[in-house]
Amino acid sequence: MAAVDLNTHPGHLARRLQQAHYLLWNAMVSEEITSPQFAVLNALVAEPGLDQRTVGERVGLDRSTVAEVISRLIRRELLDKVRDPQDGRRFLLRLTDDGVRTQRRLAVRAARMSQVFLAPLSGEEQTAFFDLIRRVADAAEGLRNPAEPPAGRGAST
Amino acid sequence: MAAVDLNTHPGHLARRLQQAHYLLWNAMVSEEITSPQFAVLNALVAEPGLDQRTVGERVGLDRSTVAEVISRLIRRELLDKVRDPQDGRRFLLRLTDDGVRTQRRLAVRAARMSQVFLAPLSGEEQTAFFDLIRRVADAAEGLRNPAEPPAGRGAST
DNA sequence: CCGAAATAGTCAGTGCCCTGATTAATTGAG
DNA sequence: CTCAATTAATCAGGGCACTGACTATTTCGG
Repeated sequence: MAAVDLNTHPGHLARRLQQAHYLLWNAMVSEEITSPQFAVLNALVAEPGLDQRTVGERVGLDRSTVAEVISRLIRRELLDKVRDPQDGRRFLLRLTDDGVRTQRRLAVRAARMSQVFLAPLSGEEQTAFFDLIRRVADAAEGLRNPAEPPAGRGAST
Repeated sequence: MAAVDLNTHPGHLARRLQQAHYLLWNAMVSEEITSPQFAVLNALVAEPGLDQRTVGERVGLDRSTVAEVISRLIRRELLDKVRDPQDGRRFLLRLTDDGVRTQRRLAVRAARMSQVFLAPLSGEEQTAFFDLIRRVADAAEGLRNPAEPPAGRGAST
């Protein structure tokens, strides 16, 4: 019997975590706007006029996915897209008034949801939760892009 | 400036974690068989002859998703599906020889991948990592199915 | 036995997510 | 200046994931 216990597989856990989050987001934040869509709105509140590629970089989405998410936000009229006059390859993105209002409304709800989501953990544990996940995710991404010696400390190469 | 730091949003972290896992799985385990597909194969090694619904329960997939995953595994001839003679609603699932071999081969690679994935954490941290994620995910699922009072402690309603 | 409730699976529809190929615009080397 | 490399975005294609509506079968009350 060579079957493995899925509970020892980080991928399984990661998937379950995201499912759990999806569930709670739908129940407590919005059934219309998804979490990745909110991330895009949020990025554009912080830095209005970004282009698609950079938005993707900020929220951790590849070029194709970000294009889809953005097209949905445009369809809902939360976002506008105009050709960059300085560089005709780019589109500059900007929230509509409705987009700004939506981001504001959801930010409050998202914060509440996060509290509920993390409620089973103590304060210290919540810190550890973020720290551990971030370290694992960063390391895996690092394997992807091996380059980028962050200046100074050249670790072999 | 009402923008929020995404790094304080568990949903964002959860998504990044899964992306990281996806990446490493593709690089180190298989480009053909995905992690959810492997989970299904694995469940059927442990319990041959399960029906779709139960497989979904074991691996944490809803009925629709599990149906899709299974149909792909059947197309690849890793799996067979036969009507249950005892209960005509059900289909019984069973791995083909190729399915068994595939599960065996990938189990080894998946274990190696998990080690690499978790390498940035110490042994204790790895334990904490699993524990924290599992607790958060379980709690959120619990909110979903409010029933099942585990005996005793009736917390208000 | 019969019809209602429950259960297993399918289907349609929406959205996320990635890769590889392609198109359009810009930049940079000769 | 001109052509090649680079870059931003799109498109085609495959897979995961959920909901709600529907079909077929079984089960259970009367």
